[in-house]
Amino acid sequence: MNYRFRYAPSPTGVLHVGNARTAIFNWLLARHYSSKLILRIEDTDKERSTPESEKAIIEDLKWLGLDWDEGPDVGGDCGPYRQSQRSSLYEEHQKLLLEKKAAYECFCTPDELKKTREELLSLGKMPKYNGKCLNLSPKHIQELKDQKKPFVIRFYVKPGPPVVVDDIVRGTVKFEREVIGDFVIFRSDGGPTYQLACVVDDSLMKITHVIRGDDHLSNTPKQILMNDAFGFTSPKFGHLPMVLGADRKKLSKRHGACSVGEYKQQGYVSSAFLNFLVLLGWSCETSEEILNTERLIKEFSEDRLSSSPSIFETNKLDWMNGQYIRQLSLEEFYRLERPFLEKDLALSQVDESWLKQVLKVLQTSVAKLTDVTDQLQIFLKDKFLIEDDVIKETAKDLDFKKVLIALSKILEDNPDIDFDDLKKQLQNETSLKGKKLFHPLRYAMTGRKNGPELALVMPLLPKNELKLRVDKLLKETS
RNA sequence: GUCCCCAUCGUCUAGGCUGGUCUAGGACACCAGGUUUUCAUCCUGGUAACAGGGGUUCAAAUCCCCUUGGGGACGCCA
Repeated sequence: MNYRFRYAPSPTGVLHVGNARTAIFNWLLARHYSSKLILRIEDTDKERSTPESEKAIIEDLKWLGLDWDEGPDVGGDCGPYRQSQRSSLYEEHQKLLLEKKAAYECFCTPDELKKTREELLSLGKMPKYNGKCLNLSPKHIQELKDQKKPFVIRFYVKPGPPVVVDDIVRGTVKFEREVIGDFVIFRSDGGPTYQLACVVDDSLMKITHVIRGDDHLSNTPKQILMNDAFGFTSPKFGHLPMVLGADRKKLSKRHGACSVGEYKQQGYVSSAFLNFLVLLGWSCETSEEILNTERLIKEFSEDRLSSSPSIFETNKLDWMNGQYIRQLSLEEFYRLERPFLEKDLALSQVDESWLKQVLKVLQTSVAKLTDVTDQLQIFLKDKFLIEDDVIKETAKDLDFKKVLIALSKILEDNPDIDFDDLKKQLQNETSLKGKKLFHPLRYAMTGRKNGPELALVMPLLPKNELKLRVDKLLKETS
């Protein structure tokens, strides 16, 4: 299929979860239909756009495993792909609109605009532009220009039948023209606004499908009107429901982590994160939930998109991340863990095969990549810590003490004893079993109440370390 | 305020368009049991929802209307 989808972020910050989902849906659609995905940088807001932000967004998109066929970093036939580099194109189109009387100069000052806005609001009407400058004579316009009065260019929304948006996810949505004010398409500094740049670019870049957030739905009639004025065919539109926080408000920093980068740092696997995000507003026909990228591309389709907003919550994400971690090969797991381990471990000083054995043990239980760095403390001599709860519980239980004393003795007599023999001897000498036997053993060995299987932990501990730990716990609880 | 969108378990959702097979299914979380002489994984089971009201119909989660609630837009932001 020769469809052309696009993802058009504005580089004014990091990649947010909701925007990431929009990007993913566009990518999935493009790949599903063997079509093209275009990345366009919407940096018409000179104040807020930064190159760093563009770089960060691209990096996050790549982390998610997305790629694109045309864009500022990969080029393409419809470039440049940054709106800041397309000024002449917008200016040409401005002239076209002015000539067709589909746009006009507006000399109203921000103060005037604010005043009429407030008046309309107090009357209970939609605060749209009142059209004051619509019928300025050419002579008057020239005079004002000669006086160097600042002006903007507005699009003229002519009276007419309602504008109908035939939306891929919402169906037919009608907008009366009366509620659409004449909107600004060029600022007083001569730069285009989003409305104009978006329409011109979507057309020039031959975009066939505009899949974007719900917050753009009410921009759509404006864009259709502009397309009509230019004589362009409007692309198909699809408006995705918002991603909300736990309080049902638009997801933001107040809700905690809301950017892709933060989840990367927290130790989520990108494929799991992508899988999870896809399920926010889309479901597979087979009702499967764990779907790798290949399956996702195969199964994804626009007609299973939901139209109601979803709340971004992490408990299922955690579970899913754990599932993905368990599916990883040991090599892959090690590769993903490296950046996290490097933070507090000099990897060059650590025996790689030992580390891999530790990872193998931990892989069966952790939910996040960062959980490993935490659990790793169990295996390291100088990071070992005894939890307060462990001390408390051991101190109040005489049987626990009994086990520890026996344990210390066994290890003293036979420092090289293996786990099976240790277990047997311990049971013989204390006549205890089950939790009474294993809990104190676990507490001494790991310093924690939770952790991996003891039989697997013991052989990976430094030599003579267990004896030291037993004695330490004994000392701290006496 | 006005316009637009949305409304199924706590959360993600199936079902809705094409009304009956829905005493509403799955997943996460939670709870209980099991496996593991410990922890986790894992397995089994359980609690839990069609926002409210009217209508259409033999029959409504499904279609229509109203109310309520939520969201978005109304910018020389995108």
